[in-house]
Amino acid sequence: MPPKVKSEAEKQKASALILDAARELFVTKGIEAVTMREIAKKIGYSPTTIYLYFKDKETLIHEICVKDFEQLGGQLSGLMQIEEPVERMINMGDSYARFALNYPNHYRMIFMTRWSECPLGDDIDPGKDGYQLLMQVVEAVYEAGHFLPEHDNPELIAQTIWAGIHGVCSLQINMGHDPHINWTDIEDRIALMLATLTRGLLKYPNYKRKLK
Amino acid sequence: MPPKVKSEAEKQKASALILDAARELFVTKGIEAVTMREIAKKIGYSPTTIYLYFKDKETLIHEICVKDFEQLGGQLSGLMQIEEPVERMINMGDSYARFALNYPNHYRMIFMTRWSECPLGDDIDPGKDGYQLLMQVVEAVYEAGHFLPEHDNPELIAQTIWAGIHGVCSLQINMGHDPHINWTDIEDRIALMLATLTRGLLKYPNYKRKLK
DNA sequence: TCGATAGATTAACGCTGTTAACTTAATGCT
DNA sequence: AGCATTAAGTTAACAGCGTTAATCTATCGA
Repeated sequence: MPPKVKSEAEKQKASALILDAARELFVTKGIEAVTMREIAKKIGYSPTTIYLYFKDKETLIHEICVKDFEQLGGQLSGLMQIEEPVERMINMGDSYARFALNYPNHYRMIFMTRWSECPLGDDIDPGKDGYQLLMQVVEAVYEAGHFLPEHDNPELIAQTIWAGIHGVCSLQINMGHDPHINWTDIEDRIALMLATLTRGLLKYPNYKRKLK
Repeated sequence: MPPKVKSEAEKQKASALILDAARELFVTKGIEAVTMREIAKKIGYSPTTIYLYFKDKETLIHEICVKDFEQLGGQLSGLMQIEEPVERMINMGDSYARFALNYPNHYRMIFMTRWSECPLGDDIDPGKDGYQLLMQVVEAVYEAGHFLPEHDNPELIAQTIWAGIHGVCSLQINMGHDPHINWTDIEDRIALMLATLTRGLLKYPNYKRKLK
């Protein structure tokens, strides 16, 4: 029962079929279940058929990453409507953390995996690039003069905020089930990190978060 | 030319030989070079000989982790002689980051890899356990009353500090070569994170680091 | 009606971690 | 001293992986 000529739309459909199967596999059964043979079995294809649509396993995974990364970007860009820059910044950190913990396997793939090449980001829609969005809001806070005067490099500030939130999330994802550590509630850890970053970076040592 | 009966010390030696070969392999050639066959070739053994000394690849790697983790612990415990608790805490964060960046492959194995079981820590000498050391110094700072009064949980504070430093280091290790991000100098990122954590957590909004 | 071709499959290669069976030299026992 | 036992190590082999090459077959254009 092999071949019938496929339209461009049908090819797209087959491609999406593979992508979704691969995504669901590692979301539900973990990254180690994502083998070419496993993906193929799931959709009733032969293992090698995947190679008609994707160069190799890495680019397949990479394409999933780009899509999910843009989903994160979409989630974050919704926050750009918050007018007060500091509140916008804090909510962005919070939203970022929520994405990481709701989709730990996605997050691990995007930010916790070493990429031999294609370092993500190249194919990302700039409007949905989470880092660019963070830069924008940090720059807004900077322009408004809310940071300590000794902090004169928005890029450095943004990277520090990113590192703080990422640290909480990645530790939770990788070691959150280690019984050797007496972990406190993850919500408390996120909240304290956000509070520490704002108090540590802003002019106002007593800044209290208003929204949410 | 096979076997001669080996004393316990000789067994230890063979075990260490395997461990060192495995460690050097992934330090120099990266984690993907660490295959049982590669390790064996390096020391002139047959691949299966390794299984006489280690149950499987995971426990072999795990044993390397424990050793290197204790090395980090030793490095950190040297700082316990600093009498002023806050300075001790800051230097501990700094020293931790230096370990992470000097031995990125070690660090990746210890803190950035998902362990199916044996979550490290079980076999660690408590005196060389980095987390315990951090807890001790955070508790000292807490007892001395240097934290903001609203922060009444030393464990939560310690985990936040850890997360902050770990975030800087793990982002650098995993994405530090991503040309898509305009990375600032890593030393600046470490310094700003330490400054932000101290200002964010301590009572004193103008605390300036003294030593080093 | 007859190639040509697109879509998919089977076979196969070299790699991996790991187990089973085998080899060989030294030891303990009688 | 001679012989079975055993410890240390090797070779062979299995199942699974990503991937490439060769093959098959139903449809399309002429």
